[in-house]
Parts: sequence; C-alpha cells; structure tokens
Amino acid sequence: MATRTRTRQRGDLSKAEILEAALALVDEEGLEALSMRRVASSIGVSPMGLYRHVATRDEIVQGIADMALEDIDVELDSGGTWEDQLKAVFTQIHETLLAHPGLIHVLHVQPISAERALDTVEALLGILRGSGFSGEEAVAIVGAVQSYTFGFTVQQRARIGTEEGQHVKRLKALPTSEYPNLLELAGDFGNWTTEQHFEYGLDRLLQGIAAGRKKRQPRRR
Amino acid sequence: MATRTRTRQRGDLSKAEILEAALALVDEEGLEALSMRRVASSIGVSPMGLYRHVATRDEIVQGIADMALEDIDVELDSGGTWEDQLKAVFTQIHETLLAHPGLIHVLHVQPISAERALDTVEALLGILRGSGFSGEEAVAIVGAVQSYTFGFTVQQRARIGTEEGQHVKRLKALPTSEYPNLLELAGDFGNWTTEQHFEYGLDRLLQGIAAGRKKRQPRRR
DNA sequence: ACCTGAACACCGTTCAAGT
DNA sequence: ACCTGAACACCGTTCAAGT
Repeated sequence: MATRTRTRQRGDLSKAEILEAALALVDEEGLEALSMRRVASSIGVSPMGLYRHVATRDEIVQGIADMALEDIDVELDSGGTWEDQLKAVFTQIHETLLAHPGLIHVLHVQPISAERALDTVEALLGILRGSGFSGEEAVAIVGAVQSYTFGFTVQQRARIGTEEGQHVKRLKALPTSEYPNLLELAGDFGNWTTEQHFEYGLDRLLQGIAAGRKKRQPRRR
Repeated sequence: MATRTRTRQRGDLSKAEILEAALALVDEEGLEALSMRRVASSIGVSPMGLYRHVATRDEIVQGIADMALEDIDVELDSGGTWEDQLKAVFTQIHETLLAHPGLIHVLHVQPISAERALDTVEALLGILRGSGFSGEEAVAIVGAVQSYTFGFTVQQRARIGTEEGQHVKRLKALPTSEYPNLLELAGDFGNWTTEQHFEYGLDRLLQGIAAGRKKRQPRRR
C-alpha cells in the first residue's frame, strides 16, 4: 500500500474500484442514481475515465449484479431433506436480494452467470436428482422456486418504502357493498409481505412438489 | 363526435388520447421509449402540452399500467373448485402480462388500484373463504400465487428477446468436472420458461396449498 | 384559457485533443 | 498510454411568453 501515486494508484485496480463505487451508490440511492458521471465523480475521475475500463453503463450494472450474488453463502448440510436444502438456499437468496434492493430487477432478468450462482444451481440439481427427481423435473423445480422467491421479494421490497397505513387506507375507502372481503381483510392485505408470508408460500410450493412427484426409487450413491 | 374543432378535438379528450399513445409506444418499443417528448410528438403536440393534462411522466406510467389491467377478463364459473378458479385467474393474468411486456415491472411493483384488479382479488377472496380458508390464509394464498405468477412471467419475458441457443452455449462451455448436472441439463435449462413450466409450478403451488391447509368445515352459503 | 420556446440541470457516449 | 473537455443527441420539468 502507498508504493507511489502517479495519477491513480495502479492501472488495473480501477475496474474493481469502479464496481465498488457503483455498488455503493446503487445500494444507497437505487439503480436510477447510477450514472457514469456520478460514479466517476465519486472516485475522483472524469466521466470519460471510466470508458478506459468499462465499455458501457450496462457493463457496470452486470458487474455489480454479479458482485451482489457473491453474498450468497450456503452451507448445504447434506444430512437434510431436499425440501430443507431448497428452503435454506432460497431463503438465503431472498435475503441477498433484500440487501441489494436496487438490483432486484436486474438479477431477476439476468440469466445466471456469476460463479456463486452457478455453483448453487449445480448443487441443487444434484440434490434433487439424488432424491429421485428426473433431470427435467429438477430444472422445473428450481425454476418454479426461483420464480416464487424473486416474485415475492420484489413485491415485498416495493412495499417497504411506502407508508405502512397508506395502502390500507385506500382499501378501506372502497364501497362496502362491492368489496366486503377486501374491506374486512384490508389490514391483512396491507401487510402480506412479511417473512412469515414468504415462508408460508415457499413451504406450500415445496409441499406441492413433494406431493406431485411421480414416485420413483431414490438413486443410490 | 365532431361538434367543432378548435385547436384539438375537445378539452378532456386529451388525457385518454395521451394514455393511448403512450401505451402503444410502450407496447411497441418498451418502457424506456416512453418519453414526454416522444408521446407528445406522436399525437402532434408540443412536449409541454402534455403537462396541461398530466402532472408528471410517472402519472402516465401509472395510467397505462391500469389500462393494461383492463385486458383481464375472467369468467369465474363458480361450479369449479377453488384450485380451478385460482388457476384460471392467474393464467389470465399471466397472459395479460405477456401482452404488455414493457409494463411487467411496473405492474409487479405497483399496489393494486385498477378496478378490474380489485374486482378480481375480491372474487378470489370470496372463493377461498367460501372453501373454508380463513381470511388471513386467503390473503396469504393470493399473495403467494401472485408472487409466483409475476416472478415466472418476468423471467419468461426476459428470455424471449435473447437468442434461443446462446444461454445453452454458455452453459455448455462450463468445466465438465465442476458442473456435471448443469452440463447434462443445459438443454433443459435453456428452455425452462415454457407455458408447460408455468403450469407445472402453478399446479404444485396450488397442490401444496390444498395439502397444507388446516382442515375445517367449508362455510355454508 | 390553452399551448409553446427557450432554458435548466441532467443523461450516455463519441471524438479530437492534451500530457 | 492514459486521461480529459467539448460536443452531440437525448432526458423531465420550470417558467415566462405568446395567442
């Protein structure tokens, strides 16, 4: 550290530095705050300086999305059932998404490419096949649970910024005769994105997968 | 119709006209194409003309999101089981989302306010309570199925633009020893967002809800 | 009363120029 | 070899001005 300072520290430190600054910006102010100009100024370089290390704004977005996935840290204790292991993994993913709310949409849309994510999927496929599911069904299962996890987390996160009671109030203003159920359940409806609700849906989905599978012998190891 | 033409047709036709033009633009070119300048020019008015009828760009976005939800047209044949009726409704919503890909993220994030959507939720809550679920559980169920439906559809839509084989090719380039499952199932993984996959996950989720419910007497009518 | 042009404070990105 | 300033073609929105 502090060997010498030319213009900036060293040539190739910059890309990592750019991504770190960008991720910090997005975590603090959201994806729409991520502009080339703001990233550049936050690391003390001209906007054009970035283009030496990065081809386009989108490359930064992809880069920080992959960085965020590095948070995922699953210890698969292979003693558990496949249900337990899927639940552990997707609960972790759920938490990682909540930690980087500005990137949820990007991660949702982006095909998996980060090493951490690939490792995780590989492991899940192994677990499911080892439990007697076919390869095709294993893929369908991972896709379904992933869909649920992302879908729930996006909605949960969208509700965090808004005022607690506002949504409820709007529901309560509805005409009683036309919306009896919504009115009675307005309180519940204004608060359906808790961790318990996430768990409820995840459990139901896993239970349905278990119930719906074509019975087969578990593969020997 | 055609009473007289001053500058434009009539005072208050304009807001609907703006929203129609905006929705057409978004359906054709995506949400990022929706700029005040482009909407204005497509209906032959200056950019500032829009601000007479609309306070902000975001008001247009909310407006066209509500318009898109008007496509939902569920005929709830009350003879069916609650599973069948939930499936019918969310399959419809799934199709509506696919028809307006540029709005999926907005609809995903926005709390329900369109009349059509409120009617639908009200009906679903009625069906579920009539089938013996508690109000709280009915809300959790709707939330879970909604999460799955949106999550799946977002991912499905994101994959449509990309080239069929590209994702598969990237998977096949992975090191064999570390990713045996992903390699073997690369074909399936490049193609997990079909309608059959949507149905698979939806069926499993509904099945899990049925299996997991606390047994209770169906409510009399 | 209704619409507009010019302007402000932003964008991503290109390109010729500086050291 | 690396960084930069000015410029281009865009944004949403404000505000004073036109009819």
